[in-house]
Amino acid sequence: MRRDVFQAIADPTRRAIIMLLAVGALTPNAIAENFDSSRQAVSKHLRILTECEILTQEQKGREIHYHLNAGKMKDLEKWLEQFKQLMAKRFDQLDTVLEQLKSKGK
Amino acid sequence: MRRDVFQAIADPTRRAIIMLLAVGALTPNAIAENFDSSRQAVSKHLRILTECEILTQEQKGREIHYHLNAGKMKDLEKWLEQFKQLMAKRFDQLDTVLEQLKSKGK
DNA sequence: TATGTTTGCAACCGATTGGTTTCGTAAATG
DNA sequence: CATTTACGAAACCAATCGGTTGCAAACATA
Repeated sequence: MRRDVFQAIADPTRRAIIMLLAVGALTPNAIAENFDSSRQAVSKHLRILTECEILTQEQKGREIHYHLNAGKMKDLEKWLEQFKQLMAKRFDQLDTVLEQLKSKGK
Repeated sequence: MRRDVFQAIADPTRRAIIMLLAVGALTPNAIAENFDSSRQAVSKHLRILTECEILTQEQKGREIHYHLNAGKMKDLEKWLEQFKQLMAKRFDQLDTVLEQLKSKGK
C-alpha cells in the first residue's frame, strides 16, 4: 500500500482535515462535525493520514486528539521546489537562445 | 471523475512524467522509454494529465508532442502556501502565549 | 499501393478507494 | 453497577485505478 503525502492530499476531505488541524488539534468527533460524511468515514481518513505520519495521536481519557505533523509536508514542498527549479532552468536556456538570436540579428 | 492537480500527482509515474516534461516536450514513445510499463500504460497517464490541463498536445505529423503547462501547478502551490500561512499564524499565536507567560513571570 | 510506425481507444482484470453499517471496547457518567 | 459516549476495527459495497492485450486510424516510407 502506497502511503505518502502525495496520496494523502489527493482526497479533498483529507486536504480539508489537514487545514482544520493546521489551526489546532481536534478529536475525531469534532473533525467529523465539519463534514457531511459519517464519523467512521472521517476516522478512516484519520487512519490514512496517521499512517502517512502527517497526523499524530494523543490519547486523553477516552478522547483522542489528532495533531498535525507539519514536518511531513516538507516532502511535498521539496518535490514542488525541485519542479520549480527545473522550470527555471528551462527558462534560462530559453533566455540563452533568445540572446543568441539577438546577437545574430546584429 | 475528479480531475485535479492533487489527484494527478498522487501517482509516482505521473510525477516522473511531469519532471521529464519540465525539461522539454516529448512524444509518448520517448516518454515510455523511461519507464518499465508499456506504452499504453504511459498513454493513459498522459490522457489523465491532459484532462487535468497539466499537459497540452501538439500534433506534428503522426507524432504528438506533449508540453507541460506549468501554470496548472499553481493550484498545488496555492494550497501549500495557504497551509503554510495557517501554520505560521498558529506559531504567532503560540508566540503570543509564550510572551504572556513571560510577562506574567515578571 | 503495400508496409511499417506512431498513436489513441476499448475491453478486460485484479487491487485499491471511499463510503456505509455493524460491532466491540474502554472511559465517563448517573 | 447500568448507561451513555468516544472511538477503532471489520465486513461489505460500488466505483475507480493502473495495468494489460488487441485493435483501428493516421501518417511516413518503400
